[in-house]
Amino acid sequence: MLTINLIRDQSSHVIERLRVKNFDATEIIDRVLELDRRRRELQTESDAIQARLNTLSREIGSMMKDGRKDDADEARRGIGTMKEQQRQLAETLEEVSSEMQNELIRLPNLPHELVAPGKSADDNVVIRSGGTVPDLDAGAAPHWDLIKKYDIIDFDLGIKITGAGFPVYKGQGARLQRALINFFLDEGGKAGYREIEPPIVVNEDSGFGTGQLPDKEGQMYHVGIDNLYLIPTAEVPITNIYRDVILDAADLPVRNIGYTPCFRREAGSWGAHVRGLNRLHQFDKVEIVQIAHPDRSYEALEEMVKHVESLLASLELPYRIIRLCGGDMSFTSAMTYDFEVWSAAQKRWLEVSSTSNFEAFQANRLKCRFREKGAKQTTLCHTLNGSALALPRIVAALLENNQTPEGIKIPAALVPYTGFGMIS
RNA sequence: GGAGAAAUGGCAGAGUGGUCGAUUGCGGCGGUCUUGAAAACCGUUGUCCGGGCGACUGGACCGGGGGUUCGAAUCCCUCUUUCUCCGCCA
Repeated sequence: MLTINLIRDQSSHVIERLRVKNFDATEIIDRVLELDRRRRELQTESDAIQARLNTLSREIGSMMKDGRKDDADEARRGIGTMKEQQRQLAETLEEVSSEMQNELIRLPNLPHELVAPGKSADDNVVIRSGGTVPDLDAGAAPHWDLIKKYDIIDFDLGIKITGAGFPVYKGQGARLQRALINFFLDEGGKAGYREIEPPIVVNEDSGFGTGQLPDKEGQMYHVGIDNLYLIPTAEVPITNIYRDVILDAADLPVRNIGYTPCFRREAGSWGAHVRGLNRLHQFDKVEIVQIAHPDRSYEALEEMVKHVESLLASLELPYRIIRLCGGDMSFTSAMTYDFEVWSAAQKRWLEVSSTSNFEAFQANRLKCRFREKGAKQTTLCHTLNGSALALPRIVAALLENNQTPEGIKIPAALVPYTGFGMIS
């Protein structure tokens, strides 16, 4: 959520920046400004009446103490109408405020200056790439065939136990999952991230804090009986650690990392290109989250990008890093880098990480602030997060790219974690 | 799941209807003293929303929400959480 101050002070700048996201904010901002004006008027008026009531109450108090009961009764006269007036003002104020809030929530985050305008993924910018695209034989198999051949991931079993999109990992397949999770967590630890194991169901406040609620409610699994949500990403619980928190500037940046399963209903998004591991209802992901000083959040983003890149390099996967254009970015992001790995049999790029700076947009909802040493004022932090990494598509690429007649070769960096060098 | 008790500022802990945003202690910050530090002493110390160029000033907040009252941290209702006892349990 953008801050009202920003909109009040720089409305034309906001409108201009949002055009990069193909978003016409003029109408919403007009309404917000009008509601903001009314809100402040109403509050001034309501505060004044409340101040009079408070004074009267105090006076009545001292009259009672002095035993001047008649004076007190006299003073009480007319309070009823004032209270009624005050009640109505407060009610209107509440309506106007929540209406303003509702408008404010519809505005996406402003994209950073470097973000290119654009309509779709076609306008994204490839920043750099690495690794070598393997030269496979004509008969190279897609991962959905390989997992059957080696009996390491079982979709049918998942359908039996739960439903489509809930695979069962078996034997070396399960070991590979655990190896990747541990590898990613260990690398994060070396890079200075503190490991967190958060709850994987969250309450409404948390869902709202990171922006999944109210808009994307249908994308999360909801545990109705307890009104809790299965997390779509570890970002939700880990970032919500800092909800309603005031940090010291000296504590920034805060670096956290966590592994969790992630649950996504992905309602209505099934079709071509989602075979096998490409899209699941439950998958494993290691997430990195930073809370940064506003002046240094883009350094933090760079650092995260380098970290994710180093993981892909260690896994010896061909990858490319893309900076999303305005039209392809998420609602909440100010700048996003997507990481894609080449899937040799599918012959396409698969997104395995999305790493973003949300600047103060998320922090404003979360009320995540910091204070400079000695300062009285608090300032909103910047929040960032990125996948480091999401497992299924990494596994898909590893299987496809590393297939040999003898089996599937495990990259050297991972062998200490798997305990085997070949899936066969 | 059943019965009881509780929730107050960074922490501890007073406060059961009238200048209580809240006594006090610890911690934090600033100062005096000191070569420096400690101790001692003095001062200061929450968040949010308004008004004002500013000095300053109005309002809200004592777990959340609602109610009673001229007036609520204090009384009532409700929800949540914590603790104790019982039951169940990895």
